[in-house]
Amino acid sequence: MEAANEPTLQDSISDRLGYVLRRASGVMMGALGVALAEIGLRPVEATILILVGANTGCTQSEISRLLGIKRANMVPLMAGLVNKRLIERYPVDGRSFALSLSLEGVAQRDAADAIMLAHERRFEALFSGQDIEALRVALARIAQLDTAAQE
Amino acid sequence: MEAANEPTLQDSISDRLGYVLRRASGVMMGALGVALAEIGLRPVEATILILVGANTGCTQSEISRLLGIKRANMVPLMAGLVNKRLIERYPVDGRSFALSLSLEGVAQRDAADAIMLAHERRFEALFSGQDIEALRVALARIAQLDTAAQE
DNA sequence: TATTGTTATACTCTATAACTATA
DNA sequence: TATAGTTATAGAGTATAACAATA
Repeated sequence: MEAANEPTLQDSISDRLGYVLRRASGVMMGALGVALAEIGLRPVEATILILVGANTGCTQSEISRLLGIKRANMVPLMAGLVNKRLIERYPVDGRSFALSLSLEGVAQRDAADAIMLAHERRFEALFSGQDIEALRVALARIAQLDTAAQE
Repeated sequence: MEAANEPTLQDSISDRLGYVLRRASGVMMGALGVALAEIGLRPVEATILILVGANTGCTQSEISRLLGIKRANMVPLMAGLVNKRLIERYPVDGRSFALSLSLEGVAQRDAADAIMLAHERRFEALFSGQDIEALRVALARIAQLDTAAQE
């Protein structure tokens, strides 16, 4: 391919907040997916391991609500982690289960956490400490606007 | 439901940049989707209309590359817009088409643009002018890390 | 009556492989 | 040999409706 053969399009969209937000999210999630694939986890699975580890005895409905994932969609996710022997379930009452990490689950959680921390660091390196904090605050403020009633 | 009946989970995840980025993106895209649904467009369709309007005569492969959408996935998107008589196609050589907005396409583009602008304004209102500019710059810097080779 | 976990299902978005016809 | 448009297909992610068992 010759250089500069392609007439560059006028990019009248990438100055829009919603668009760069979506693209940035995709870039970061994509990179995290690649990094976590090395230990056989997807981002959502790593997130669940971290939350169960920090909330031993919680239920999968509680995890669902916190992550904004529908109960119905959590079923195969949790079943997969139980199947991989990373999470254990014990009945607390007749309809729900207390979740906890298995020994292997703790190890996988720690590995995932290290990968995710390194991943964050690589992106944070693009900014000053002050800027990264401002970015975090700004994004959290937008995220908290989530008005979606959970079903 | 009684208040404070639910034991609040320890949220050890929403301080992570990748996570809040993903959630913020979802919130903003969700709201945009609702707003654009009133004129029967999805965000990606509105984006394509805007880009074709700003680049009369471009091809759908060029739009694909700019938006990071695979050529194969652009086919039904563009077909839908042509079907709705919003975009017109004229052959430029034996294998590609020059795209342009129809009269109705221009009207829809203008309507979409107004909705998207109002949408941006509502989110920008959460921040100072200085902060919003910093946010835009930060997100653009992350988005530009996109190393994904287009197939 | 409301909630938990579940099944089934559908729709969107994304990804790959392969084909054709053209350049 | 590379590119434009296309088809078919598969995998995620997400949405709703409905059900049984339980609170």
